[in-house]
Amino acid sequence: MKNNNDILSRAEENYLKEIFHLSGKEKDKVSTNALAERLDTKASSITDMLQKLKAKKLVAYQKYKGCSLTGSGEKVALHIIRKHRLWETFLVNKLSFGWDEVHAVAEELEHIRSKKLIDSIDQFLGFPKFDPHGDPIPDKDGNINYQESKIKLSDTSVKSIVEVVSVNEDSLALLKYLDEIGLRLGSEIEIYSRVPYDESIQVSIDCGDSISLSKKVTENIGVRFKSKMTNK
Amino acid sequence: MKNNNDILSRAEENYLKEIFHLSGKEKDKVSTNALAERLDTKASSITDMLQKLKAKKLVAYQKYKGCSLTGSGEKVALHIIRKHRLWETFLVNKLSFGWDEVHAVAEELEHIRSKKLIDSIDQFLGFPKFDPHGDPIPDKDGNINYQESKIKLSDTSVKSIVEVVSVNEDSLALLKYLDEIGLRLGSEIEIYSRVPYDESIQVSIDCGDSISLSKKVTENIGVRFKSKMTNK
DNA sequence: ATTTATTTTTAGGCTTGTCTAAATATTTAA
DNA sequence: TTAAATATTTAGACAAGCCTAAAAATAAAT
Ligand SMILES: [Mn+2]
Ligand SMILES: [Mn+2]
Ligand SMILES: [Mn+2]
Ligand SMILES: [Mn+2]
Repeated sequence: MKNNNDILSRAEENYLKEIFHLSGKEKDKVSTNALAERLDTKASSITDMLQKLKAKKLVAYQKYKGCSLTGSGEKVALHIIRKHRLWETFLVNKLSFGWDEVHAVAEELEHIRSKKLIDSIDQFLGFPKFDPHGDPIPDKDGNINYQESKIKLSDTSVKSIVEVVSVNEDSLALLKYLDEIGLRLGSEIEIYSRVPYDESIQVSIDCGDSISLSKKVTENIGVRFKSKMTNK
Repeated sequence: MKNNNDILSRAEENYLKEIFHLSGKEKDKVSTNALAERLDTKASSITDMLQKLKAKKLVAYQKYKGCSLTGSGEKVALHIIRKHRLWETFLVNKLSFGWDEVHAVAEELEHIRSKKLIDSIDQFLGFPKFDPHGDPIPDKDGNINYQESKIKLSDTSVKSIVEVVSVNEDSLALLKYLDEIGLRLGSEIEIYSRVPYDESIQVSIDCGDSISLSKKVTENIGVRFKSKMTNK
């Protein structure tokens, strides 16, 4: 069942995780350049590694055609993501880290190899379903709960009221900015108007003052529809 | 103050830590072969690395003369040891790991690079002074509290009563055996007699049944003298 | 349908950390 | 104090993971 070569290196784990993310819910093929950019390496390095991962049957790959995860590759990716998100949750919930301070550390912690450790952390945290950025945490069998009703704040229509359910964790600057303006998971956002030219929107956060959010911000915030504004 | 090349690799950190341990309280010079055995590598690999660490001014080293840590090398070693022991304490105190289950995981966790993380763990644990094996935990400035009165159980005299203050964490089998016979940190041991031939001793643990402990066991247990047995 | 631009792969090289085999120092024993 | 044993270092090699430069494939634009 488990042969000795499923002891994967940190680099291999990072590649698998990133292929999973770029592949998305639709399981699209992932291009060499896309991976190179996300992993901050050169395209030639990606090609090298894809050949190795293919030999280990963790990715499906054909020259010039992009790659995708195999069943076992996806299983590994989900386990790394589980560890990443549980550690982030631990840092925020137990050690009072800010949501902008956890990603870098979790990038290291996600590679710690101990089934017992991560399952204990899971239990210690009370089996959380979402991480501090609103991303779903895979369970120990790799089951993951996408929030079906989630849409981008940039895709909402004027006069609707929505609830923030996730934020893109990739940009430290974004997370700090959201902290500043008081936008967090669970915040209620009323969309007053949209400027067609730059697609910025005018909103209020948790019934606060009206504020403008740029497209660059709104496309990185996941929300769930709550209701239409009542005009009174 | 800090140049960019004090980002040390995992291997370098492990070498420094092991030199610290082998060097001991007396700061003895450490031989190439001793290091090779502990680090489970070949002597030639040790020589290579010592040359690199010397170039980085982390160890003092002269061909054929052994090595020792410099001031900054010792500082690094103490920081790794601090992390190792704090993580072990976390696993035992917060996640209910056994004292025999923590060392392997801590070998990985000790390399996580985040000042904030380890200081938060320290606080979360209430600034513990000793790890689950009774070893002192260096504070954030690298100060370490050796227990001056500690001696090996193998060096105690018959009819004395001692308290267990530490156990050698290196052998999984030893830790499991000690669990079995109910010997833990804080246990009171009465030494009844010693067999000169094999240096085994007859003892009772926490007033339990009399039991024989071999030299191999007793030389791996640290104790503190409490009193002489009263004959009644 | 060519030409041009972009993407991807190959070829060859570098560093880190390891190895084996051979050479050299040091220590121990005769 | 010389010879044998042991400890250590050097020489040369290798895998992993990355790089640059050049070649090849694919996609886009005339
Ligand atoms: Mn993250
Ligand atoms: Mn996250
Ligand atoms: Mn340990
Ligand atoms: Mn310990």
